[in-house]
Amino acid sequence: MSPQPLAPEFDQRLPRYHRVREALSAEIAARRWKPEEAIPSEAEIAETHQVSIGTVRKAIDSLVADGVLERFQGKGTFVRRPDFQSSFFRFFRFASAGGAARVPVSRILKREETTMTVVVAEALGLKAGAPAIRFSRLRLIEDRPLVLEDIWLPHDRFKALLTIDTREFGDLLYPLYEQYCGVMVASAQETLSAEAVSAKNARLLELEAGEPVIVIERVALSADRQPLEWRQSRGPASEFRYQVEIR
Amino acid sequence: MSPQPLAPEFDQRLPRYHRVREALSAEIAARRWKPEEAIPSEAEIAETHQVSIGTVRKAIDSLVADGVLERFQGKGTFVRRPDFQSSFFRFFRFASAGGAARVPVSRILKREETTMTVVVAEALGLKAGAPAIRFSRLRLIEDRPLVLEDIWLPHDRFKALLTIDTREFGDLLYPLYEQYCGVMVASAQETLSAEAVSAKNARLLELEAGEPVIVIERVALSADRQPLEWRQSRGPASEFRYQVEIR
DNA sequence: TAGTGGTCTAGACCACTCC
DNA sequence: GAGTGGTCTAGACCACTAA
Repeated sequence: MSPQPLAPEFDQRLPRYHRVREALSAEIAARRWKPEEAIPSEAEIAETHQVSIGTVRKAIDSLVADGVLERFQGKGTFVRRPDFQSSFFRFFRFASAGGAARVPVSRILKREETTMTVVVAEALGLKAGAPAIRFSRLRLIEDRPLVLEDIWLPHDRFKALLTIDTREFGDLLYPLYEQYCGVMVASAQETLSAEAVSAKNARLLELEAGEPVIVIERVALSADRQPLEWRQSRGPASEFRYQVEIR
Repeated sequence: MSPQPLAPEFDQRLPRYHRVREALSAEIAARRWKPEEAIPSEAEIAETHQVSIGTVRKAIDSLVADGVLERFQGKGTFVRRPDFQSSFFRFFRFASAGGAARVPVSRILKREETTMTVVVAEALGLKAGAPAIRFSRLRLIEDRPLVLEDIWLPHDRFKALLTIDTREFGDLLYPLYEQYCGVMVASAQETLSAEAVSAKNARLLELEAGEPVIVIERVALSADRQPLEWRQSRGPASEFRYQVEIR
């Protein structure tokens, strides 16, 4: 791959490795280098930006630490495709027989055109009442309902989704966003809490009324941290387990 | 502070910065440099270990990333005292009037000498039936019960705690461990889940029976990652909120 | 002003991958 | 063997802190 354009005018007071980082970051967000692709070699980037290789390494180091890039000795440095499957499995454990982690089966229960509520609009940086697309989705493992999702999208950016039969959506939404709406989810901010399940949700999740459920509220972001999707997921607390290291 | 002893014989195949990191780590675990103290300057460490300053910086970088050390330009590099208060407040939000985060008041409900259950013993790397000290503790904010804790300690290492009146324990346990047992908690592994509250716990937490509670299981570790304490905390799910960034 | 960490350079050699 | 990232060096100069 040929060298990227000269770095835009980032704040000159910032350290060089920081400016190089911003430049690389911008290229990735602009999809000049796509996920799974190698970026130019360290030597080439150093040449392009007129800095030493050590400085380039420091810039790349920080992008690797943030999970944006991946390095492989002898092969190159690659744009990392975020794997949200792992997020799902980090939170819910399954007493699945084989033990292998499989993508849960998804069933779209409802699709509607509506307007943003105050809460959703605020999370997405939009005005309440703005046009929206809303999905209700159930995810199952071995025919057992595991997670019930309430998904909200800005209408403009995602209207292409209204043209597809929901029975052909498949089990994952983010690949659809990419394919039909040209939108790539790069990261997400999640908030965990818990509540007693409502009567309606209990029926869908096949729980007793009042049983505890975990609530995960997610805002999915693009590479340049624009909010794309708001989603609230609920699953039985008995299936939930999350580990953290505290320092 | 004078230079530390020559690095022990770490695996010679490991990179130098890694060996330096291990050596520094060992000094900290051995409490040769205590929390809040400055470690020797980078130049001095480079001299001691016969490596270049760049290599020392790389070793220190990784300890800083892991939260073991803190750097201050112009001042030095310091051993970080882990602040578990922040862990507590990371999980529970309080509708406290002022908004200021305060240490919750602690009330020891029970102290007993007993033997390790299978679950606790396994988490602490001990044998089931080994002698143990067990505390039951309630933590309150503004006289409202917030967290109920079940705390298990190996008897040998912590028997000094049996000599103090529990009414004089104060609101934090880890300083006591340090003062009376010469044991310092450096990190912790926590697992979150949720359940419907039991009748007994509901009474203590002033909840309705069956309301959802968050369960946090913690194994506290020393700097060299020896398990020190096992603890299970329960609090009302309504007060609970935890944020994660997914990439 | 002396001592600290923060940035940056220009090179060297090694380990690994791929052709 | 050519090209990649991984480690390591020995300097330089800057920014900040404290006496």
